[in-house]
Formats: sequence, C-alpha cells, structure tokens
Amino acid sequence: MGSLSDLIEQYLRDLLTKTGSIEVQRRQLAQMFRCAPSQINYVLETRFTMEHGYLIDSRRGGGGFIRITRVNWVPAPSTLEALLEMIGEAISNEGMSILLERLVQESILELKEAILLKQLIQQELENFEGTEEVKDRLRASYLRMVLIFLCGRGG
Amino acid sequence: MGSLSDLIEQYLRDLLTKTGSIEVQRRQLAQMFRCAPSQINYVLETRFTMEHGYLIDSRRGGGGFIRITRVNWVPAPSTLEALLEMIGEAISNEGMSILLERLVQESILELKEAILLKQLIQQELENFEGTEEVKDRLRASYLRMVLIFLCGRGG
DNA sequence: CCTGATTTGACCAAATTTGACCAATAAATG
DNA sequence: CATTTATTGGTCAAATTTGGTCAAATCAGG
Repeated sequence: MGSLSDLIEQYLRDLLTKTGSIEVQRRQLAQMFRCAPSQINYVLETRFTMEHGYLIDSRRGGGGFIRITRVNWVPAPSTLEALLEMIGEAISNEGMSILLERLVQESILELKEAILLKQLIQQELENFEGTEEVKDRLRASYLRMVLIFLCGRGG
Repeated sequence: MGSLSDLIEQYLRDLLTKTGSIEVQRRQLAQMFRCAPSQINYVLETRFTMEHGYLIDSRRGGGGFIRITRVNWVPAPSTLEALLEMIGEAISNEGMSILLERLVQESILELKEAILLKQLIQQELENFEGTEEVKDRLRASYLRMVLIFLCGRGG
C-alpha cells in the first residue's frame, strides 16, 4: 500500500465501516493529504464505484460535499444469490478482480485464495480461443462454478 | 551457481521464508543488485512460477509493486502433476465421474464435495453450445481450475 | 564451436499525480 | 428580485512513476 491514493482510499474506507455513509469535502480532504483536489475524484472513480459497492453523490458551492454511501451488501452465507447477481452472465477480467477483492474485504475469501483463483482462471482463459464476449461469459462461468462450490461445502 | 539471478533468487527466498508473502519494487530491486529491471522478471519467470510454489501479482504506476505469495500445495507437487495428467487436455463426462470417485477414495475430496462438483460442472456445461469435443476440453478446464485451487488453498 | 541460460536495453502499457479550465451553488450586494 | 462574487466540486489531458515484453548480446558448460 504505497501510493497516496491507497492512503486516501483507506481513510475513506475506515470512516465508512463505522457509519455506512459519509460526507466529506473535496477541498478539505485534498488539503489534509496535500494533493490536488482532482486526486480525490481519481480515488473515487477507481475505488468507490458501483462495482465496488458504493454510490457517489455530491453538491457544489458553499457547504458543498461529496457523499459516499455503502450499498447494501450482506456477507452472510445466504449471499449466494447476491454473488450470482454480481457475477452475472458475463464479467470482464477487471470486473473479476474487483469482485475478488471485495470478497477478500468481506472475509469470504483470503487474499491468497483470491490471487490463486484469479491466476488460475486467467490461465485457463489464455488457452482458449474465442472472442472477448465469449471469454467474458466463460469467466463468469468459472467464477460461478468455484464460488458456489465453496459456498456449498461451507467454507 | 553464483549467477546474479541466483543471488536475487536467494534474496527473495529469504524474505519469503519469514513472511509467506512479500511486496517488492522492481526498480528498487534492480538498483540494489545493479541490474536491468527486466532481469527481475527473468528471475521470477524462471524460479518463482506456480510449479515452484509461488504466485506472482503486480501493479504498475506510482506505488507499484510486485507481490510474491508462497503456496503450500497440499498433495505433493508430484501428486498434482499426476492429477493434471489424469485430467488431460479433454475429458468426457464419464471420465470426470471416474476421476472424482478416485479422488474420493484417495481422500483428496469428500464424497459430498465430489458430488457437488460434478453437478456444478455439468450444469455449467449444459448452458454452453458447442461440439462434444469442445465440451470435453471445457470440462477438463473446469476440473483443472477447481482442483488445483483446492490443492493450493490447503485442503 | 554449439547450446541453453543469463544479461542488457529499447520500446510498451498501466496507474498515479498535477494543473488548467469549467460548472454549479450559496452568499453578498444593489 | 436580479446581479455579482465567493466557494465548492467536475473534467480532462499532460507529466510522472512504475512494471511488462521481447529480442539481441553475452556467458558458461559440454
């Protein structure tokens, strides 16, 4: 976790775990971390998207703010349906990375497992000929298969 | 023995014995050993592959890093190789059943897990259009992916 | 000398950081 | 109420900072 963006991400994440929804000021945050205000936007765009499970909402002018809301995500064993929904019919490689990261944060997977899984799926897909669209569907299929299996065996 | 690559390998190995997972910077490492950055990649590609029991994972840009994670394969690597051999490039549905039964007998899988796995793979394959030959290769791919994953996560 | 392993370097790709310019909203002013 | 000014946040592209790839050059053992 070396970059400034990582630090800002961590700061926001900490606030969010306590409250579920926060309002921050871009200017103030930028001052606090001694960076350009637009870097705050960069952090939000790369780490707090809908795929990551967050909603962004803001207002300009005096008393302006940026609100980050954690979208409902229940990490219970009964998340099988939520999991399937997140995977969907097809998923990009980046989408898979984000999903796996999220599962790590929710303690559903260990980091080591997520890395291994990602690598194995990428490896299998590399050996497959086909359009990106087909690969995206295959990727979703692999994820469904292995994640449901892990849920089904209770671990 | 005694090449620079061997030295770098030893350095990384030492770090890994302590922690099981490390993050290094390619640039810094290259400076430390006074070599071209790409030599770091060479060391990783020739000495820290998955077969060697390591996972490589990296990020570019500011604060970038290379992460090396150690994997403890639960059946010995030799057993794993045999497993891959049994799966092969392609495998029929019957072949899969036989293989899974065998893994149960060898206590690598529990019966419950084998049944679930079989069902899930069959289910995913049903949703795919293609020749039997393609399905056989896909089946092998699913099996490879999930079985290696299970071996790598430690049980 | 040949062959495979190693070393080096030129060129590529991705993630981050910064800054100039734009847009919206609130507060102050006439 | 209308206009102006101050205060925020938004966008986008260039500069910077990493790591990746690939092939030529070099080295070491047979």
